[in-house]
Amino acid sequence: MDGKRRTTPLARTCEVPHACPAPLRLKVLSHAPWFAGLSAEEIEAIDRRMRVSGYAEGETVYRAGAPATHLFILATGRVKVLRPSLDDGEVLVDVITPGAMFGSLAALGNSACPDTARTLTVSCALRLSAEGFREVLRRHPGVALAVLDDMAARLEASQQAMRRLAGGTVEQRVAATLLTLAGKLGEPRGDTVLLQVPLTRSDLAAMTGTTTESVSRTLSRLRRDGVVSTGRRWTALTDPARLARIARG
Amino acid sequence: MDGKRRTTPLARTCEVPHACPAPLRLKVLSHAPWFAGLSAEEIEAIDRRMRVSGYAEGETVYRAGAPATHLFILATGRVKVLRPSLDDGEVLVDVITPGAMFGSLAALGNSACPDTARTLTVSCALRLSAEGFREVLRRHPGVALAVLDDMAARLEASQQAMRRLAGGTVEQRVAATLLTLAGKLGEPRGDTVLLQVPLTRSDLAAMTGTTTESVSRTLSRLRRDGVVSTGRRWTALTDPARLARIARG
DNA sequence: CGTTCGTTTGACGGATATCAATGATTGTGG
DNA sequence: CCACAATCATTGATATCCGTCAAACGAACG
Repeated sequence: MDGKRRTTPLARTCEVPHACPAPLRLKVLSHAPWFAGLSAEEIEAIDRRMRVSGYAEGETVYRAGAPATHLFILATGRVKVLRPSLDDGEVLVDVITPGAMFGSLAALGNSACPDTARTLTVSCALRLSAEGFREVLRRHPGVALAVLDDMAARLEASQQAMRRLAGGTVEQRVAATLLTLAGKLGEPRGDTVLLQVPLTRSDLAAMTGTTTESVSRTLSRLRRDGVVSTGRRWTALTDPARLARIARG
Repeated sequence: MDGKRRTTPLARTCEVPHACPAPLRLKVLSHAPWFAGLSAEEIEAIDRRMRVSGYAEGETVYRAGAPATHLFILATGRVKVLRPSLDDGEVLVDVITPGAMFGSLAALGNSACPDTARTLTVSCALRLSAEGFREVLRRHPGVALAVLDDMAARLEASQQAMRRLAGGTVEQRVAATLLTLAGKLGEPRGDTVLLQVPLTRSDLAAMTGTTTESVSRTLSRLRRDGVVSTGRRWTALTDPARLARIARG
């Protein structure tokens, strides 16, 4: 790139929280994987079952330990999913993008949430109670199949991620993790992909099963080699192809 | 126990393959998590949709790469799930016990199986086509919810396993893996828990993300300390409590 | 009995965790 | 607007775990 950029390439998000309007909600729902293929009427029927909530940046949607009573579908914004770690901290587990579901499906109705959800930006989410969820599944069998597909895909992804984490060097794991994140929420900027996520070294360390120092060293090396460039609240993959090669070994 | 046993504590399985009889099938189905709470008539209706197959020891149920056309529910026996590794080998991913489902739900109908299933013992499995599965879900919404719970639980378990594998020493990971396996298919023998699974060092290594040598060393140490004892086709946890303490660190 | 496969043990080097110190960035209160 | 504190990032030195290479051993199988 130009090599003289002095400002961060971040777009500041400083809007006020808001509940998103009906047309947007319907658009999001009709594009969400869970409800693909449903008729407009069905989408509207489902929409009527859901409550809308707007959240400010950094607001907590639900907290680990609280009873899991609702599922959420993100309409706009970004939400991070955090899991309490042993030493009283929190580690980033996932980042949710619009159209995706979050909330503790496993714990629904029975036990406590294993994790916390907090917004990264101003966000709007649709909320569905456990009872409402069951009702939707009963009424729309096609949705149940889609949800099942989603869960199966997540399971498969999780198992693949596990295998990635198990073997390989720290560099490979960091590279693979960055690529996964980029695939999910990267924004293309010419050749490079920009990750507008406040990703601390500790977050990356927890995700790759290593320490903050090792992550820092690895990123320094990658930066020297011109593969990535980083700032405090962003990360850019300047050579994704090369990064992929590194991830594969 | 008697303390003077010189032979391996294994029960030989040398029965002939067979398709299990209807009463057994119904018993298995009514105890399977997916169909819990269904009426006898519903169970029978589902049973009629399924085909029964008997398998000999070591027989392949389905092979990685083949199109994923069926789901299976294990009625009797043990089935191992293997995933092809990069170097042309196979690594053990999971062991299925009666009542549990196996088969590539994620790939159903669309893509190819990511893994292979092979019997560890003479087994009997119920087979359900992708179409039949969708049909069952449509007809019995309660089953869809149970399946969803199952998938969610598996996803949660997978993510926890991932976190376990990510951090910690080889000893901790091996201990945790042994405990997980024991919880799934261990047979209590007084204080100790017996794992009647042909578990090679390579299998354990792949599951814990390390090498056969490291696993061997670790098990030798644990054996010296009286925590486990191993044979060629079995593993026994002689002090599960201590092993759990090791796993936690 | 020899072959093969899995296991065990040793020696060694490299990757990486740990400890420690410094530098950079952000946010805060004056 | 500035100084300060707090947090995060970076870098270095050192110890150690563990992966790699190598060899011996044992069990199963024909």
